[in-house]
Amino acid sequence: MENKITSAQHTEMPDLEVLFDLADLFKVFGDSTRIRIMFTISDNEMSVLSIAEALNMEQSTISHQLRVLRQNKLVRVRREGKQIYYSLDDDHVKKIIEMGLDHVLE
Amino acid sequence: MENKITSAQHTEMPDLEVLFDLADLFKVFGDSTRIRIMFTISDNEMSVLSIAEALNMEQSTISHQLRVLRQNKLVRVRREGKQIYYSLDDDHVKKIIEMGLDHVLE
DNA sequence: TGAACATATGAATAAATGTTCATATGTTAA
DNA sequence: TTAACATATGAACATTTATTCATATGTTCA
Repeated sequence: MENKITSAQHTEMPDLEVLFDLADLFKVFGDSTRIRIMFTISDNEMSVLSIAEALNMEQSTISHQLRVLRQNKLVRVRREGKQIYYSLDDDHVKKIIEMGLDHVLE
Repeated sequence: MENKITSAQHTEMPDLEVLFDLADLFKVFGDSTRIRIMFTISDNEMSVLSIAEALNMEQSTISHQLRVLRQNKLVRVRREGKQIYYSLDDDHVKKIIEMGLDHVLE
């Protein structure tokens, strides 16, 4: 933080630990099932079964992957009766996906 | 593209194929060695050996990972004599990393 | 309380992935 | 051409990871 020149293209290398965290974060985005889940719940929150049906996958598979998303604070969780509703945690997540999409689609 | 309402939170689900490509792209960012390589060459282009030395890793390891970055069009390559210099392909790549950093550091 | 439903989780398995070692390919200069 | 150097690559190995099956946990309603 000692040397912050606005116009510089100089990129300070973060601590190793941060770089590991960063890689771990991207790892979460690096699975098509999780990406599909994120798109599925990007408009409205959805229950686990609804997501599984929408993607035509096993409830267990979705649940396992939702746990990964939860652990990485990428989704919000809300219980209502028997169901548990998941939604994207913030627009931050959407932005990361959009950045990636830009690169893929260009 | 037919329905672009600025305030809408509606996110069209891309084709399955695109989602796979997207996951594959993030997979590339999801490894700490590749992340470190990208940071290392984000300021100046560097030769393979220099990168290996900077990260204190085997030349072979770096070369294998550079291939992954190359295949995904994340780096530029330039040969000069015996050495081959690598640099980040565009600012796009930096932006993706920065978005991720924001999330990790918050 | 017990039945029905929704979700989470542990164990097992198959597939993907990163690193290393040995070596091939490519380049330069004598 | 040959030696020396830089980079790339194939095979092997260990590790990680996603999915499935079976079942546990938690909630509602009769």
